[in-house]
Amino acid sequence: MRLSRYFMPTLKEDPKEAQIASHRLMLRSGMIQQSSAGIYSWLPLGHRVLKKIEQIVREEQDKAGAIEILMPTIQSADLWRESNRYDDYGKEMLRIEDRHGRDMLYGPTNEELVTDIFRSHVKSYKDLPLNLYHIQWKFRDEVRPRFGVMRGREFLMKDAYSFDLDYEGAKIAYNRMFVAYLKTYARMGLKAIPLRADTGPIGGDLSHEFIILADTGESEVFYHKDILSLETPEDKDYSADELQAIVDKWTGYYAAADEMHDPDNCPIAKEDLVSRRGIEVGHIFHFGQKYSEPFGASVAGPDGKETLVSMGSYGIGVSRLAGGIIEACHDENGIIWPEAVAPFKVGLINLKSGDDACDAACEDFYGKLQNAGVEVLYDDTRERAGGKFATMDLIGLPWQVTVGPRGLKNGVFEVKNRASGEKEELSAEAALQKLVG
RNA sequence: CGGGGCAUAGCACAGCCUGGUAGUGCGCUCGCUUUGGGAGCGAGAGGUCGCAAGUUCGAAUCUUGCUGCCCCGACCA
Repeated sequence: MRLSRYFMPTLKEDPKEAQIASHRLMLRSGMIQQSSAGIYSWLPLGHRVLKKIEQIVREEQDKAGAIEILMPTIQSADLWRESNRYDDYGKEMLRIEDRHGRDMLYGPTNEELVTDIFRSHVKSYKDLPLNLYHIQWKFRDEVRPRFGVMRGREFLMKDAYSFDLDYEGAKIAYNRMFVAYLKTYARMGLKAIPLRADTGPIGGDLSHEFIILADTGESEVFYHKDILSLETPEDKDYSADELQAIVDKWTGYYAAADEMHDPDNCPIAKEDLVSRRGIEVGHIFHFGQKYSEPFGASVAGPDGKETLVSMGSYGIGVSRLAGGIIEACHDENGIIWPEAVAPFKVGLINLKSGDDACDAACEDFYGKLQNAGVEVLYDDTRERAGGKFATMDLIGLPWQVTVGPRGLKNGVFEVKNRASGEKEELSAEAALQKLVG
């Protein structure tokens, strides 16, 4: 992409409404634009990041055996009356009336809808286990939206719903998601910690939330220091026992959110305990028959008896992760994208657009990167050098390639790693080699 | 939902107290000079001062109401 043809409205100064790093940087780098409180448009740069996160989540869900569907944002109140949540959910639910006076709502979650789909079509235990997920916009009318996309009212979320014949099956489904989550966050360059969670209004007796560490996190977490050195599960099909072993290993270490942590009764030694701030980026629940019962979601078991299915739900805040990753990965100059979610892998800086030698070298290199399938943002504008460097640092692409008259005299480009700040001078061929693959 | 704050050009702000029809920096346009980490000079464009009522000869400025946004707390992917 040529910057001169792109739409990337960056800001030199901090918008005053943005207090935390990710919000500030997302606005300054032109990723998002606020539409109203807690509701954002995603501009090209932000949209690319959102899609990358979404795709990683999708791939890991698919690998874990979940099947993608897409349910609507607008739901009928009738379904929510069946589960009795229409009245219970409170003002967080955005209620809408259609022209016929029917009560509708903008879905804050999809247990009702997915259970309705399930009960309409699944009648036999032979069709289980089943795990359906979608990645869809949700709306929760938060009293006080804040922190940009981290705590918006409208947000993109992956939510999966598992259906099993019994608790044993449901637990396997739960563990499968647990492991998929560890892999998902690791792919994004994040270290996520599973915390035993309070099950809250959704209810249930098996639940974990996944948090990533960031100094600006919303809540304090306490954990055993060794949990950070645990190995991420491999990319393979684990047996039920293997899944359980992985979950046991990860949950064997102490990890607790502020409200669950009692400093006087902490089971681990002080020197092993670490306290940092965290951002919740996922939450998984087993809730058994909480919805299958009111919805009559049952299947015929092997014995011919109708059995209410045992369910769980598994959320990942996709749009929140965009902010969360920035909270975890930035410095005073801007964002430092992990490569897997970066909007582009390489930023190519032409220090002297209009200069024949610089233009030719850049055009050639730009074409080669593109042919090699490397996503590159080519700054071909007439902006001054300082401005170009500052913008590249701000938007945080993992690699910067600087092409200027000075380097060209010696036949070299400067290749800079945004994360480490390391720079090296390489020939065009060597630079290409380094950036491809 | 309790408490507080803010609203003036695309962005950040001054002006308001003590009423007289709007200004600074950045950004934008044009020209010249510059050119390896957010340049300099010159010339421009851009504002129903959030909305509505009131007070007044006259309101960005004073009064009232409304709306929007932000912050602290209680609550959440």
